[in-house]
Amino acid sequence: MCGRYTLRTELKLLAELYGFQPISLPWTPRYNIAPTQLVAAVRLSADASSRELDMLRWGLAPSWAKEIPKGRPMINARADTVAEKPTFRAAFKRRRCLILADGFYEWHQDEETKEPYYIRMRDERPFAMAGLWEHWDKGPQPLESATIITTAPNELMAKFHHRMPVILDPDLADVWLDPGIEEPEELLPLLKPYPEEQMEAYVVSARVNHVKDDSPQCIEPWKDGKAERTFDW
DNA sequence: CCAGACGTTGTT
DNA sequence: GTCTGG
DNA sequence: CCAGACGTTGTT
DNA sequence: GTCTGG
Repeated sequence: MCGRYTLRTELKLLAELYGFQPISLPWTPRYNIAPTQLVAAVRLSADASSRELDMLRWGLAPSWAKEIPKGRPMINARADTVAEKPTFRAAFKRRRCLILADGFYEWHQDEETKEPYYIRMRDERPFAMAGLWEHWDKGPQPLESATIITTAPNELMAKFHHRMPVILDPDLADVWLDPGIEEPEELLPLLKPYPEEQMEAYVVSARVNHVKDDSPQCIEPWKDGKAERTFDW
């Protein structure tokens, strides 16, 4: 779940909304961010005085790993076990981040079909997903990587999956980034399903299936004959 | 003591 | 089927 | 997450 | 690195 998403909001607007220091980096709207690619992550500066935006590899590589894990990257971490699992525990305590997005894709599967849907906020605002990051230094090239935390789905998301990404409103995001907080009892309550009333889902074309297709058409409502389908079923 | 795993999703 | 690449 | 490859020897 | 299994 949550294995593809979008970030097409202007960098300047993201900086205003999430309060990170202005930076200049190559910025293009993304309509199809896939595992192993770079994700935009908000972290606190070393002295915790300000927020910074960095691009991290999606798929967490534990610091102790001899090699960057091949095969299925660790793109998600379960909220219910993240405080205990050796792979995530240390990052959960000290290396939390916000992964910025403005929509994501889920595939709805039945007997015959598997159709991608685009899920976003009804007001189309960007949002922050709860993430963890890690620094890996066991090879010639050091790597900073990240993973997105998942939780139980709200009713809308349950139509697709039994998990959904943790989305943090600004107040909770502040807590999530606070380096003074390390106790699971304080952090785990943040990792709840997001209110479904604020979200919407509509079917899109199969373009998104192809990682190389990073075009605006990925999020265009897909017309099935006449009516575009949303969730009225 | 050392060796080997360390994850999620979905599927069985 | 399973693994790798994006 | 999905798509695409999945192999060797020998020759160019 | 840390935990589990043997």
